[in-house]
Amino acid sequence: MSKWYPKKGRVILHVDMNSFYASVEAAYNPELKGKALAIAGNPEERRGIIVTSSYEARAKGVKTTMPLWEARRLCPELIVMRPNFERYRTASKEMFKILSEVTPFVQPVSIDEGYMDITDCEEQGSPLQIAETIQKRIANELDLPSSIGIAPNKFLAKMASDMKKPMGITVLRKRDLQNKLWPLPVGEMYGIGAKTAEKLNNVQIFTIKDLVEADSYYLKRLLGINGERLQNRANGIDPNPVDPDAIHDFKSIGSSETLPQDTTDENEIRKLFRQLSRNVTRRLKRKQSVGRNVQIMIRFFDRKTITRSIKLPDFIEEEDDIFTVSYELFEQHWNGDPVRLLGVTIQDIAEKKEVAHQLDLFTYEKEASKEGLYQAIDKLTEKYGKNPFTTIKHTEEDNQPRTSFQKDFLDDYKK
DNA sequence: TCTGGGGTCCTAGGACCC
DNA sequence: TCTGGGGTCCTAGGACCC
Repeated sequence: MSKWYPKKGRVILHVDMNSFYASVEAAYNPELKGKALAIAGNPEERRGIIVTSSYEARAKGVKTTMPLWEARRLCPELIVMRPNFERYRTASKEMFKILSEVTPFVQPVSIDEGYMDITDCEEQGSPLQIAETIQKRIANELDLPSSIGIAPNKFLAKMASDMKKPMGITVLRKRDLQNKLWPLPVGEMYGIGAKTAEKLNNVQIFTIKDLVEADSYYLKRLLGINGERLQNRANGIDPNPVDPDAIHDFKSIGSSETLPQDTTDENEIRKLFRQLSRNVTRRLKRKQSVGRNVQIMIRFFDRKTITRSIKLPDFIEEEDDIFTVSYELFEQHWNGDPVRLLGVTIQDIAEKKEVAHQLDLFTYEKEASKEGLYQAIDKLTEKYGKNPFTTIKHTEEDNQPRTSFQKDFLDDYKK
């Protein structure tokens, strides 16, 4: 290979469903089409908020996260529905099925959006043709509107899909940045929320162009490592690949709920912890996983929110265990103030079969004599160049391998 | 009688180890 | 008696996204 070939750029699509929940309801019941429709949690409760709304409702000023009473005030004819998550999950699956018929390199990021790497799909047409086909199929087969961004990386594809809604397709190439991306206010950039936007505005950075031109050391001091990343993105640089497996290594499962009224009633609180633990357990078991860290969240009457967590010596999965640990955490840390919301989350999750593998290794070691184990570790330390167990004591509690390197090491030792 | 519920990632300090 | 620096783990909080 003496000839120099230009490195082939990637072609990434970001497919974003438009007002997904409301659109699914309208597809399900066409009478809703063209009407101001909102999906809201707990329409009967005072604390219900707008989750999604149709474009007709948005035209009247209805916005996501707006309290329901406010939305009704702005739009008296608003049709309000509770969410039908089963329905949305079904529609989502069918949507992703259409995407996966184009390429296996599909990364779902939420129920209604995903990235695709179509770099090697030339035989199916140009990127624009592929996007049009996908959008038409989703519209014809599922009766749902979508927007698609086409770009050389995930960040730009995401920004592009946002530029034309609903039913838009936007191409955002490097040479388009100056005209299409840089004029936007920094707050519209993916990854910049209210707080960061305010910080940037305070130092006279208002547009994405201002961000591009800002001094990078100064930005780093202001925003930490994120400053560097944001500036790279503003320059159209995002090295993150489309990762179809990302969906499988989930990190936590949680359930939380706002009480109908603030309460100090321990019976009611215990009941809610029981319910939250049940929700978490059900989803944990559905994923055939176990967890080793339990976190609770307490939001008080004044919205002050604290989290408390504990790392356990063993993986757990049973409702009773999760309940016991979470309620104990609550009792340890509750100051008696009225409680508005409670949450239970399990973290440090592993698949059950992985844990079984670790237990096998542990059993094996227990059988080995201590002296033999130390000899083996010396020998293998020499081979690998480091001892992976420097901070792990050879006690029952601590002897489980925690990294893939430790696993390999022990696999080798087993021979 | 405003402001849900599901997540991910990053930061930062203290404990502890080498 | 007084001292460094690197690294990991644990915990709590915060920013952000849909």
